[in-house]
Amino acid sequence: MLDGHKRKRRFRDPGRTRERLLQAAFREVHRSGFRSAGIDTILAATNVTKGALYYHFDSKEALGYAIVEEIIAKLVRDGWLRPLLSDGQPIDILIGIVRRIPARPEDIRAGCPLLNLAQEMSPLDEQFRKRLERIFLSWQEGVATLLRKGQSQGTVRRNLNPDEAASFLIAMVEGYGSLAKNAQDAKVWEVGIRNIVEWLRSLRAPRQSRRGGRRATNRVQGKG
Amino acid sequence: MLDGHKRKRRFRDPGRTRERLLQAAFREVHRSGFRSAGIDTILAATNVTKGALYYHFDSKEALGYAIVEEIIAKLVRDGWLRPLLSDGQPIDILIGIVRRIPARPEDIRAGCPLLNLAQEMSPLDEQFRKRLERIFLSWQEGVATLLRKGQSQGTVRRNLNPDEAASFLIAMVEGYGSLAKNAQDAKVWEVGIRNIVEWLRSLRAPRQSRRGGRRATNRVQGKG
DNA sequence: TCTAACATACAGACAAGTATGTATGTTAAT
DNA sequence: ATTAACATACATACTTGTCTGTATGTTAGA
Repeated sequence: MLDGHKRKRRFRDPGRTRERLLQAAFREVHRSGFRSAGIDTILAATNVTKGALYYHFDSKEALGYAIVEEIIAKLVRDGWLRPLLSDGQPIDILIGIVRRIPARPEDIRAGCPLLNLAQEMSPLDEQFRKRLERIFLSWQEGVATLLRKGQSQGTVRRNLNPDEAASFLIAMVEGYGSLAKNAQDAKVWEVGIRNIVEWLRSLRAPRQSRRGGRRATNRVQGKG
Repeated sequence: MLDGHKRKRRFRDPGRTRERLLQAAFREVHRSGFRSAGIDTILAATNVTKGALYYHFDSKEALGYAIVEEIIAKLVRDGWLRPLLSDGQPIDILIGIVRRIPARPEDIRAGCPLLNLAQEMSPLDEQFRKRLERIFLSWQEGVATLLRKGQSQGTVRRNLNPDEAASFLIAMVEGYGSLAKNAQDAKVWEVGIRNIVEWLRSLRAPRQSRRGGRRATNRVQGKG
């Protein structure tokens, strides 16, 4: 135990202070948006003072960029990119991921942190935009790669463009997220998930072209 | 010409002043978001003074509500609800509407005014939320009604839920709009429209169940 | 028709609060 | 003992909204 990571809960633990500031800032930004997020609110939530915050972050913008790169990027990695590498059929993996998206009332109300920041800041701040776009691209690329894998395995239709299908999926997830957020109603989200899942099923290759036989509960492409 | 509506372009024209304020406020809110929209910016854009603005609107919130009810609601009426009543096959009508959504660079950059306000204000201000929800509901209801008409005419698949399909369409439109806004790239939007149109085509009833014969350019449901 | 009385539609300075960021002092750790 | 890691007080800018004043329009009465 060479590093003093938590050997006694020291008075000064700059790494921890920084992390607590980041987490509190993320929550505040998630609730109020970046521009309306108050520095004082973050300080009150952490019992950290302004001097300490501005010691760790040069400005409010720098704090915002850190939220994107360290917290939101991690959410996408943990919620999507890593699960995308699971074992199993690509479509099943995607359905599992989509179904596991958090849907507690507070998540619905506040909306997707990534989309919220993108909506608010992308037209106003190119630095924000670039960082957010990187995350969107990694998300899309991850899904597209899995779909390509499914195509080469024969479980995903070959007549679809993996990049566009990935983008389609992301647009739907974020679109339904927005509708549910505005309705402030988790049911809107649940219905959305059902329809996204149905669409994902429609991406399966028809039975005869598959290698492993699989019972065809494949519903029609439209909607139930 | 009993009313003095425009008999000489008077110095005082309260109706026009109010309308100019509304339009300028809409543009400023569209660009900057509601909370970051500056009253002074609106005043500078219109050469109207603060006293005049607060004569016509009780508060900044009241101005925001008026933007929703008078401007954004009208955009949805003109861009969707009225066109939905056109002659022709429902799916064709929807495709036409979707294709006619403005896609100039400035529209892409700023994003959909309805979604922007909903994203920003719905979790924070119930009065905003309710007004915006009314618009979303009228939008969804209009699309659903047209789909039902198509079902009874036999041009739209009967195994779909019109309300959910309408919601699906709206989620896609707004989702792609968000992605394009974040990418600041009209191409993202164009690709989105292509995919939305393909999905809309997949809602057509199969040929044999239709009344009027129509050449079947119906592509597969997935993606090109 | 002329005018007194009043209402409407503004103008512009100012108040009050809130925001971020800085300057400087203090304490803990190496 | 030096410096990193804070604490505190304050400067500065910007926000919405109010307040008083004024010019114009409208109406009622003689």
